[in-house]
Amino acid sequence: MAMNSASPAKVSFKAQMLQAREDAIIQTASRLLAEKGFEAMTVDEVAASVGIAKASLYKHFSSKEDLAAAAMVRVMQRAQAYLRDLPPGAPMAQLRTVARWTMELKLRGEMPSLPSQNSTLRAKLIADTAYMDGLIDVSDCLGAWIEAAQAQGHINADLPAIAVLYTLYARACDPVLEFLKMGGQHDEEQIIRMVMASCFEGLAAR
Amino acid sequence: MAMNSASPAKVSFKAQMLQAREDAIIQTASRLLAEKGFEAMTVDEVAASVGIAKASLYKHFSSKEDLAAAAMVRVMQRAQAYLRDLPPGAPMAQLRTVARWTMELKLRGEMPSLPSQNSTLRAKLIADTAYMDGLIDVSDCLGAWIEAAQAQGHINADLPAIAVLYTLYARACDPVLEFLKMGGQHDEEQIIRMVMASCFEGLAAR
DNA sequence: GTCTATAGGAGGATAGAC
DNA sequence: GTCTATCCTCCTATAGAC
Repeated sequence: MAMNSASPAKVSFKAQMLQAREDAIIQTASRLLAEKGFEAMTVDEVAASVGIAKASLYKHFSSKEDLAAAAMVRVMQRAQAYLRDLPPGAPMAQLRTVARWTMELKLRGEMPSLPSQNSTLRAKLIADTAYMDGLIDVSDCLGAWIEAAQAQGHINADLPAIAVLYTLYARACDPVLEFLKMGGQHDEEQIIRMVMASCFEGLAAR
Repeated sequence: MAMNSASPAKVSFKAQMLQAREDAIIQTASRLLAEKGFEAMTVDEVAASVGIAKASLYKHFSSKEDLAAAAMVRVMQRAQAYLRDLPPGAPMAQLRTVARWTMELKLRGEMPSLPSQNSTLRAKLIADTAYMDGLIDVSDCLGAWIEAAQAQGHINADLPAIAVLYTLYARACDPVLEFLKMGGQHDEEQIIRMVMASCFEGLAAR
């Protein structure tokens, strides 16, 4: 294991290079997915933006859908990791923290939002176990916090937990964020504060 | 004007037929736009659904974008008419009524939501005076109600009116509505009540 | 203005050399 | 695995007869 370690090291290095390229592809796809959506994004564009030939991209991902799905899986894994590493806290505080984090991602253009519309990508993702496992994992975590926060009287207990969950998910693709950003009247911190307030405290005065 | 009225009547009838066909095209486009979005909708599909040849459709609208823009203009005009005919009432009540109406349209699949993403359609609409005039008209009306409701202490006065306006507009493309509908656990009235509650009262308990 | 038929082009995917 | 070059399908848009 000592003398013939050169070869394994070389292979590992090569594999790392491949992995790095694949990461670059996914990251670029993720960005374009966030910018223009699945239908408007072209594979040519992704390849050009990464700086490789389209055929090379197709060695990594067998279809445009696979590529997009990989990007979505990555976001989901990122969310899982974020939740796992989140310092303990009160359920309501955790939910607020996660909502804010989600909006920050969206504002930075790092949130490839799944088209709400009918899309072939949708079916692909539902059939993707990596994505679905991640989604269920995240939903379980958030769902537990939601129910705890409701039990503690911090979240409106009249709302079904599933409605609260979806409302939080929807913050990841909230057009209000980009509209306010386009307006240019407020910085990102102000925008997030406003949307956080309307989400948790509501539009009606308290 | 009495004797030669046959000819004008004939022309008017012909024009009515044309108008009716154009209405059918726009309505179909509107529905497909709501279902699949601009990019995924095809002109073949619209023509087939209306029951005419694609070339005939292109006699009415010179491009796919024009067609989609016409559908968006129609929705905007519908909103203008709705606001114009709304019985008078307290500003806060008006806002709630309009929000509910918007969600009902969305749930019925009659709300062709403008893609939030970068789209050629976006530029087209911004350049379309009919659309922009309608948008400004609607925004002025809602904006006045928002400020009045804030002055009366019914809407959170810490939120800029523009943020409240955008939040209301966003109800027209809220994915929470369709997610809850897909879940099948609640009827449309319940769904609307839940989203209305989370929008106005917020997720946090009161 | 409506049709059938087709041009024209974009974009997803592949062949085959290296 | 990466490239260049190419295929092929789908979709927007138009030509031309009626």
